Amino acid sequence: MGRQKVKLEYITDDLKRKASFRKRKENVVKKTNELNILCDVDAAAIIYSGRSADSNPKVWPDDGGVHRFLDKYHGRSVSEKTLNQEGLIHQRLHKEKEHLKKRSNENKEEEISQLMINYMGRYADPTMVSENALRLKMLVEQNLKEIDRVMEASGKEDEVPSCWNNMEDLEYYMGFGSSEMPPAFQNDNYQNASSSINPFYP
Amino acid sequence: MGRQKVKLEYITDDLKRKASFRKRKENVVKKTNELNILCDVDAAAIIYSGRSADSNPKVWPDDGGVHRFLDKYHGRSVSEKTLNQEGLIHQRLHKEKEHLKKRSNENKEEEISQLMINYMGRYADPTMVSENALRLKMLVEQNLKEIDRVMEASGKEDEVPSCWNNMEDLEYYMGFGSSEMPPAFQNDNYQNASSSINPFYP
DNA sequence: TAGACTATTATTAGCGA
DNA sequence: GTCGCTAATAATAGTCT
Repeated sequence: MGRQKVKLEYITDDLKRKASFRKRKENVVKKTNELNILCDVDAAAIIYSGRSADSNPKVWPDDGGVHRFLDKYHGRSVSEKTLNQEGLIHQRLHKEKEHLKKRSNENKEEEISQLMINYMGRYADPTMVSENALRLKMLVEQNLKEIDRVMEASGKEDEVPSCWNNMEDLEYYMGFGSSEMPPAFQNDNYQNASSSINPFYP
Repeated sequence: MGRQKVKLEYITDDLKRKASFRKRKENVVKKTNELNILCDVDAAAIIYSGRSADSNPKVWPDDGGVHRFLDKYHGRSVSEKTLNQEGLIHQRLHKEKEHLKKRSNENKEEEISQLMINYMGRYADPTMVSENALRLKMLVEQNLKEIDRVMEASGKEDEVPSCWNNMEDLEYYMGFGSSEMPPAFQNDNYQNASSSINPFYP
């Protein structure tokens, strides 16, 4: 794939190996990303930078995403061995949810209606409905505020909305049955941001 | 990289997407392997096989190897793994935006409202129906409007916030965090009406 | 659904600045 | 150690089977 074909073996030449690594590393991540976007699958890549002083691994998606991903992976391996009934049901529901997502393709509106319907169906007691609807509303509104803030501050090119990671962490926290606290929540830097955005934050 | 160049966005065509996934999945793993051998670095790839019945992830190296790898990754402190992934996050944001665009073209708000009202009319206390339906309708509309506003106010291509993640988070919170079947879904009448949108539908 | 086959596009090895 | 370049190899979208 270059001026010459190279054999699939360790590149002894230091400069050549490092150059090759630099180029290939980027493309592994790129390909992983493409796979994720084109086919909408969960995919992760983790690459350690070899033996050099630079010990930071290159990962995709971002660090928080990879952590959730890995826990998911760990979770599946565990669940294959020790599945209780609850776990099975939860797994099945999750799978069906994902399946439905694909079927209804871009119709997030449908998902919302499902959400609403699920929610209403779950709490037949009208008193419960309004109380929980209020909490729901609060969550949406708080995040909308965060979005406003981000959009207004978005003069900077590469700024990533802080709500993104936090909400992913929230999803992790609420959705995946791990007893562990999400990594981001263990980081002091996230404490304030998380609690201000997430009304469910413990 | 084929007969035509394809845009980096979700492939809606089912056959095309699956074919692309089959081919690309193999090559992501292949590239990971090449990187490992050529440059002698630790690298791992984990790819879930989409939403199909096959829930086993494709991994490289083998399952045990990935687990050892993941332990290593987990072992490192968060600060060591600080990463610079703006470009890729941008791509994800862009994907979100594309989805939002498509959805906003479809004008399903009214349909959703009607759906909710119809559904609740059958299962909730009649006196509570209109009030709660209205509340939910408002919430949906508010969110849709907010997205429109944000998208129009922002000339920037990739700065769409992930507010829709709220809905996923809520979905977890409300519908999938527990193994309980919502009461309403145990009713036979629900099955026919909602099989197309009901994630719990078998 | 999964191969085999290309025409194209994408990656990259080697090299020079 | 990086960057840009380009010839050469590799991946793959579309197609047919």
